[in-house]
Amino acid sequence: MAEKKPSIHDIARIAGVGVGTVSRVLNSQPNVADATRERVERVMAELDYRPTFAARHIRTGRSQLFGFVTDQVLTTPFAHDLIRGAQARARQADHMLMVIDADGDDRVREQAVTNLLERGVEGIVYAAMFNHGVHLPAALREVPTVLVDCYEVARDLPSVVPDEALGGREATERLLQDGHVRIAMITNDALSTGYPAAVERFEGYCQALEAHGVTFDEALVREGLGSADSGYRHTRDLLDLELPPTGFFFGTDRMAMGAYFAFAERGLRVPHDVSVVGFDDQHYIADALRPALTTMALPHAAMGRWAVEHLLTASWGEGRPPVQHQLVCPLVERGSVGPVPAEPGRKG
Amino acid sequence: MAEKKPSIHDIARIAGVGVGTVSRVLNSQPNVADATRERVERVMAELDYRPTFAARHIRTGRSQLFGFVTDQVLTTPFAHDLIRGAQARARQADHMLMVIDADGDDRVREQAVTNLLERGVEGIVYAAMFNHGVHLPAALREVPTVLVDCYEVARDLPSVVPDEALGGREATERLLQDGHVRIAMITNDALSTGYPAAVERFEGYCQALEAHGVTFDEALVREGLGSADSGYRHTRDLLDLELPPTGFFFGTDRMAMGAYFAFAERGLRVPHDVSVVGFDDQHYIADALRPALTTMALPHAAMGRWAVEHLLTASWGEGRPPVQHQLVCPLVERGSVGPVPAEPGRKG
DNA sequence: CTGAAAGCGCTTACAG
DNA sequence: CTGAAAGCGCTTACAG
Repeated sequence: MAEKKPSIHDIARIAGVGVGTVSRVLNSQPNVADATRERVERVMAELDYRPTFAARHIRTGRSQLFGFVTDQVLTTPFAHDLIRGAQARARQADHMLMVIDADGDDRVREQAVTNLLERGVEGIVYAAMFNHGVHLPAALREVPTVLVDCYEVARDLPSVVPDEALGGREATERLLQDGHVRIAMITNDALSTGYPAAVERFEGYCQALEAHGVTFDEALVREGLGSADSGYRHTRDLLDLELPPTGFFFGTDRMAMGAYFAFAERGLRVPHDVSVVGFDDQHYIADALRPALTTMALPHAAMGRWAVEHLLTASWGEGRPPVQHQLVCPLVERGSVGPVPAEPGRKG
Repeated sequence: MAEKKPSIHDIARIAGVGVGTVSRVLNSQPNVADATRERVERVMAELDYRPTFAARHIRTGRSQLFGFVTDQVLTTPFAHDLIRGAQARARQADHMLMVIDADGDDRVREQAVTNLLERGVEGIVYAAMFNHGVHLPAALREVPTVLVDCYEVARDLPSVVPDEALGGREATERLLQDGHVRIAMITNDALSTGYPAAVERFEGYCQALEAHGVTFDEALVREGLGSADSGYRHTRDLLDLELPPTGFFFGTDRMAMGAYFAFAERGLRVPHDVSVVGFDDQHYIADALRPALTTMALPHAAMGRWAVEHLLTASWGEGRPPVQHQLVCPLVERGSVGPVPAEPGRKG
């Protein structure tokens, strides 16, 4: 352990060849006699030789490194899926990921980008934890960058986000499909925020109603805050309506969870008396609820994969405007949707 | 963007100094005349110069890089806290983190370690997602390594884990403190697994009872599986006892969540009729439950921080056996524990 | 098929 | 305080 690491020169000397030859076998290049190759490989194995990547980097100018910067990660438990997807794709291309959690601190973020650039990253994926517009540091433009679950307000960088509207539409259609007509929608944030995750899921809801000839009823729409408590309160409120909804579409699984408690209080059973669809597919919640929650999955791993794929394959010169990609949110069918009850909204 | 990056030579030439001088200002070394320093800095700013870290690495032999390898991350949403804690400490020492998710695949894990070693990492933190014994690849010994939330079976590597026994004890004491005597314990896994997270939390429970002179009652102990469903079933079962428990200590928050549904079915209110303490402090669950769940927090961020601290400061020569450190699990008081009811276990 | 040499972008003694 | 030179561990033409 105290010995100095062997270098390519040590290998060359011991194997009785030039360093160029050692380099060639290291990179599995042709034009090396089998006997020579074997001899060199034997010496490398004996000395437990390991190439120093930094030296290659400096010569070839390729770091085979991507930066992965996340912001406000704390608010969601999805960071991991994102990293997993991105990393899986990067590994296929022999690249590694340098992960930095900027954690909402602008200073840290700037510093992170600087560090990444000094390390020679060949691209950066910048991931937010919910779909909204961001304004990125200028330094980021020095290297190919793609945004995940967010987009640069100027739309001058490529991005990949969930297709929120389609998700909202399919969630609503799942309810319509089982005969529900009085369907409440509780958004995951105020519509005035302009966040796609709030606004577009709501738009999808409206589209579904319209496509199925169901009249939009303002009384059934609530602007929630995403939290369980918010879901609980709005649900109580909605159940107090003269004609309460039979179907509930929540902008987050957490709100759906809160709703379960409101239903329990009223003696309402899911899905016998009321049906519910969530959004996010947070396993720990959706699987744990009784009955388990039918919900729309956010394609985090797929977004991470797409981002690295784009870094790897897109042409980064000037040209057409950067692509703003959308990925579908799959419906995850569990047990919280059933046929509309005969006597809607009352105990069955 | 097409131009070649300026190097230290370009700066030197333009500023009319030697490269050594440029290097000195780059590293804020003394022995540079103020005027010279300023001139060099001006040129660097003009050319938008950024040092190439790999060159420094190769010269100094220091990568200022730590590897962060995780295993089986999928099973928990805590990966992020771990990374955050580790990264915060690393940043203070001007180190970066290369994160690899081995995701339970041994091949990926070996490859990851090899890659990390070629990148010249100065240390590796290997994090598991629950406290258990692991058997690590030999290559890991080539560089300082510390284990987080797990330990090498041979105990030949330093590790940091939660103090499970103390956590189990304090959880139980919280219940005792409010007068509960019939306290159920539902472990988060079979005791035969030998997992500290299961075995030691249970031991803590026993210690607390004994310390308070409460007789251990086998009928109140169940070996759970960690899932919400498991919590639900065991709770129903326990409620069917002749003399049901008034206090419940669950080895996971998920099981506590399942229990809430069992309580609701029986018309039992938390904490009026029954009190419960969980383990893990999974915010998405603990905060969302009604009432919010009192639970023991796993010190993930602190473990990540400790691991990097140890990498940075421990002496890694031979010598005494590697430290096996334990960190306390803080009690997070929310609203699920109350005084023991007058008529125990019945509707109040 | 192979070796000697140059060079990537830095840092570090060594003189002055 | 400063510059010229050597060298870290590789890769890449260039000869042979």
